[in-house]
Amino acid sequence: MVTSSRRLDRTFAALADPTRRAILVHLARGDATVGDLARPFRVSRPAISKHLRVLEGARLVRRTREGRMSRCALDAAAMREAAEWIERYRAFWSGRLDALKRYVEQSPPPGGKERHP
Amino acid sequence: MVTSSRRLDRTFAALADPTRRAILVHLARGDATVGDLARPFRVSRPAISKHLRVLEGARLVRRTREGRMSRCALDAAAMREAAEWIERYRAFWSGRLDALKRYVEQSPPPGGKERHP
DNA sequence: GCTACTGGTAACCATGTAGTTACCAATTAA
DNA sequence: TTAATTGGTAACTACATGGTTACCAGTAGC
Repeated sequence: MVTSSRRLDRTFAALADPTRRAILVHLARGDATVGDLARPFRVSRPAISKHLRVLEGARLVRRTREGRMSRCALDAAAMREAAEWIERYRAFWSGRLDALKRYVEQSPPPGGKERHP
Repeated sequence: MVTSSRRLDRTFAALADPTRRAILVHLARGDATVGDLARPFRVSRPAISKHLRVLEGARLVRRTREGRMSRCALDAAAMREAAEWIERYRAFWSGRLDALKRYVEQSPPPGGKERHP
């Protein structure tokens, strides 16, 4: 598999938190400042800042400082990667077994140690 | 959004671990026992058992006891849910903004507190 | 200048998780 | 029946994470 394991780790871990998913939903409507993102939630600004750092680490969000505020925007490369990974497995139960077969054949056998996808 | 927040939490958290993703890769090739799944890795059997419990909690894997061994199989409903969630956001950057618009319109405004998707 | 505002960092706490070893339960096979 | 095999559970450790409050650094505006 081409996609890096660590990157998928970070992407899925970032998506595993409901506050972070809500932030992504918000950003899908357009860019926002940190304050904009913090307002709808009951959590403090530092908490949002931490979530944003996680989302940045997963490359799902980009932050650019503009004066005294930060503009946050979606950066979707990593999410596409995760979607592709999931899509491969959807092939399994969607009956499109040929797609899975192709993937399995270009993948190392499961006997290979510590070969984490 | 129809999909439960907790369920997505568990699904993405389950996918965030490389060992668990490797287990899913293995199971995509066919059912397996716990021993089969543990062999390729350097981790102990209890560790695999814990991973399987997480995967069961996310409803990605089903375990059925057959005699003294457990047969593990993919159960892909939750993964499809996660794929659908991601697909909504792929709509954003794939230019298919109408799909996103539809989703946003049937979704509560971001001002609504603790409305985590 | 001084003040207010936006955002980030530090230090801390509680909780969850990934891993270990040691042990137990149940089934298979000698 | 006894012994070996397969899995699961318990108890523990180490570490990451999500949250808080308190404080600091710039920038904007008076």
